[in-house]
Amino acid sequence: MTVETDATPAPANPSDFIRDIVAADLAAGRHQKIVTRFPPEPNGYLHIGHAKSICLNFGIARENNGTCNLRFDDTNPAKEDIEYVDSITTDVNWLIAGWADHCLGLKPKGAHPAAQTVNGRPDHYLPSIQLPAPSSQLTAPSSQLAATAANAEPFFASDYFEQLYAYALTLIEKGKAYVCDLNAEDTEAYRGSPEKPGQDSPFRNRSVAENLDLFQRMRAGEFPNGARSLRAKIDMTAPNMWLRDPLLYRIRHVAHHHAGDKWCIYPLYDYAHCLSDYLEGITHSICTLEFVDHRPLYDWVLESLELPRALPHQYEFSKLIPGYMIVSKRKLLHLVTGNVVTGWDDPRMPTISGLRRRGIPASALRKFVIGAGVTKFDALTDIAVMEHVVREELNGLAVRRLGVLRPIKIVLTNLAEGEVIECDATNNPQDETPTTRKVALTREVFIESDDFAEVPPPKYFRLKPGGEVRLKYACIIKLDEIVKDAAGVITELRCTADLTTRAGGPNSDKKVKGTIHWVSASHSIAAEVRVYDRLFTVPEPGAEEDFLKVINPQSLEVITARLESSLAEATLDDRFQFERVGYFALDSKDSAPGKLVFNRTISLKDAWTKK
RNA sequence: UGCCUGAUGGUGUAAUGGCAGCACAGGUGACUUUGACUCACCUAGUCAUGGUUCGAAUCCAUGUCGGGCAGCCA
Repeated sequence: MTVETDATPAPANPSDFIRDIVAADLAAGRHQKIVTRFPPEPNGYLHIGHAKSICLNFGIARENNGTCNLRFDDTNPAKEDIEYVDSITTDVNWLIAGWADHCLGLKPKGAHPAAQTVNGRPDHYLPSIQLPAPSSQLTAPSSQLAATAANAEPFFASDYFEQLYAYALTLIEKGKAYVCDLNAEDTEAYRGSPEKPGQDSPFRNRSVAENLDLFQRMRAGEFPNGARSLRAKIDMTAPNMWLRDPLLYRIRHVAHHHAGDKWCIYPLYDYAHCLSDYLEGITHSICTLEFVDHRPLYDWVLESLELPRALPHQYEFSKLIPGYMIVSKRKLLHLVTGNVVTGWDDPRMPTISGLRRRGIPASALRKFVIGAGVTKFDALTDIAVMEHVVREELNGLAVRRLGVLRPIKIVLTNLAEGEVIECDATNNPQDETPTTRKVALTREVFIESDDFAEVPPPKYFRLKPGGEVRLKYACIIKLDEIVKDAAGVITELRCTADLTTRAGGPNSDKKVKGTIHWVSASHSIAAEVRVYDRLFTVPEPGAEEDFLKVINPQSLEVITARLESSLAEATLDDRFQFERVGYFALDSKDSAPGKLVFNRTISLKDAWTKK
């Protein structure tokens, strides 16, 4: 006993260039506490790319005893919807549950940034509620946590509209912003192109008083959509396009799903995001590579306002693009509205809700996206890596069951009609102390049609004319006769069961090359099984000129399978391995007691049919 | 002819001037009442050319190739 030291060493925390920066900032005393944020726009469901961002931001928070705020970046009411707020909240909670839920930063219900004074200067601040740290015992103060959560909600950028407006007035007063009357088309023309400098707007040099008056009237609703905008006054000749007097506010006479009908001017991302980060006390604002060009603007807004507290800083990493998947909310929306799939949570979708419904455990998704690493390299991640971690997680989690997807009938001629032989079947051989259950062997059983070949290929270990196989957990059978109907279609296989080869029997040690799965015809249930395959036929559908042309027509096959009767009691939380077939879970939407629907999460690795 | 950013086996990712390592994929074998799992072994890499250095994937120079940027989207 004393010889065995650390039997299960804790897995090392991941290391990457962003974590290096965080560690250096901490070492230099730039922050007392690390605060990150996950800031989705509620205009679609979260997908696997977001899962990477969630695991990065929450991962950094949990490794540093910090917090990660869930914030809705809801500055464009025209594209957003409360349905997405709900789905995103659900998905985030599911992904971080039991891993980083203690780092989830929320705010008191209805709270807005509060006025405060820092070093004699006015300031506004909205810190997160501090959730209790996880107990080292398994007796977590769950009631306390629940009570905290009941009075809490995610952050919303739209809760900052009043403060953002005040900051805009400050920018105008500092001569750093102006109201522009150019329409969208002219604004674009004045902006120039990457190779060609832009030109100043004719409205660029309005007086502070006129800008103030116009901006206040924009808010008051005096002007129609698009008639005017508020712009930062930076440099129309800047080589960085985002510094050519970018828009800060636009006029949109539409109600907001969270802020109601209070506003008809809405801030744009570049203006709202950095200030939202500041108001929440974010230390590290982590986003994807396409925002690198925006970073100078992020810093410009913050620095122009001369704010009293430490400023957040933006860091960028490359997004996760798994092979054979699409990660573009716009294209995913297209699949949904075009009825290519049944919804955002269709088990073929790369959405978090789709992957969940497919049966993939949150732990597997986390392991995959964390394992992919964090770099600035545009990578296409091999989907085999994800398939590997899903199998790895499920191998430990899933209980083994017998299920025959495409049945072919066997008659064991030496068993009597109505005779039932109970066999012990192992629930999970991976368990330290595996448990067993009973399965019934009867005269008529089903086996997988793939497990029989009338004309077997070389090295075929399964059932063939005159050959023997073991029915797993039962006994060895020998094929005596193939029965066909008038059309030549095989109707049944007549075999002899050698009961002496049962576990505990005198010939239990007898070896045969093949062991196959089976179910009793009388002691089994019929159930719908949905066999999924990848949604696209090419590794990089997102790079295709028309991604709809590379959709896999065989991404879903619905079949009626025969399953061992214990599966009648399956619940949504169960994960199953149908032995020799794959991993399965009940469908959360369409399955009902008595009318079960199983989704195939993933097949077992198959080294045989590959050859 | 602009600005930003990147390049390590087939794929992804480490090595922060000092033995190019890990995972997946692929291959061979062992084990097996899952052709699964597990185990062993094997295959395979620093974009190019110069330079600095005792020593370069790493630093410098030049080049090549890739990605991003001209929404009143985020």
